[in-house]
Amino acid sequence: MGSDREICNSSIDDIKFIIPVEEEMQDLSEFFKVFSDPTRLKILFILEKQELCVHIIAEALEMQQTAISHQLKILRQSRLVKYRKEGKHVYYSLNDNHIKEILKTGLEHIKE
Amino acid sequence: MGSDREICNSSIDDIKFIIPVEEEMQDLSEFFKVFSDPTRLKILFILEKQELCVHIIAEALEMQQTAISHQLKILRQSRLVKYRKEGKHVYYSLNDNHIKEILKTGLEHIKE
DNA sequence: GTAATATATGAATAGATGTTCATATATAAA
DNA sequence: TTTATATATGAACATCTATTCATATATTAC
Repeated sequence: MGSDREICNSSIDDIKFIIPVEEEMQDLSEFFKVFSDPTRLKILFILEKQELCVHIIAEALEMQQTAISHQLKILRQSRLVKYRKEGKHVYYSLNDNHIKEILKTGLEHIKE
Repeated sequence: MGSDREICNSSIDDIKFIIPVEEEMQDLSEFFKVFSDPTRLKILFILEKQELCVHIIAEALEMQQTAISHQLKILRQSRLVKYRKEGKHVYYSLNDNHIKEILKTGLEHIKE
């Protein structure tokens, strides 16, 4: 029972009950992963202002339509955006009010 | 000037001035990327409660010490954790109050 | 000094990710 | 029906990432 071993043993006993739940951490990391790509962030930021159809997003970000479509699929699957069809066009918009808050907090952090 | 082309042209003009700044989106995506890994999230959650040394974190999360050290390096570099040395041990703790807010908002989202 | 413990780090590897290309589907226009 | 436009999607590819392994450094104990 050396002194540093004592410190460490008591510590691990103390934190055993606050060890995070695996599934919750998996879900949370996947949630943040959606925000971890510049293209997806750009899409979210421009959709924050108004709903837009796919090719306008692609044109605005100067990227290929397929790249945008793939990213929109990820944003749809994580339910951060919704869409409505109107003729040939598909209009995308933000689906969740949490998003603005998350983006805002992140921006505040990096601007410090 | 077909009707749908009119719609789209006016749209792109409207959003030209709100197209996100590339560098800002890069920085922001890198910030969120740190939160996009379950191991790093677990580390942040247990450090939220108290400062801990490396091998205790590894033991608590049932992971190898080297894996934890590598992740702590990333957390250090993004200045989300700080550390102090005491003999053989290195004690890590959270460095930023924004972190708790970010984690809280994320958790609220996935629990809906 | 040597041995044991705590931590850090470079290299290797397997798996994940974003974009592009080719192409399919769907709607509208002619 | 044919043509053009808007969007979606699977496959391929290059890049990135998290972990492991081997090992280096540093401190303490003997």
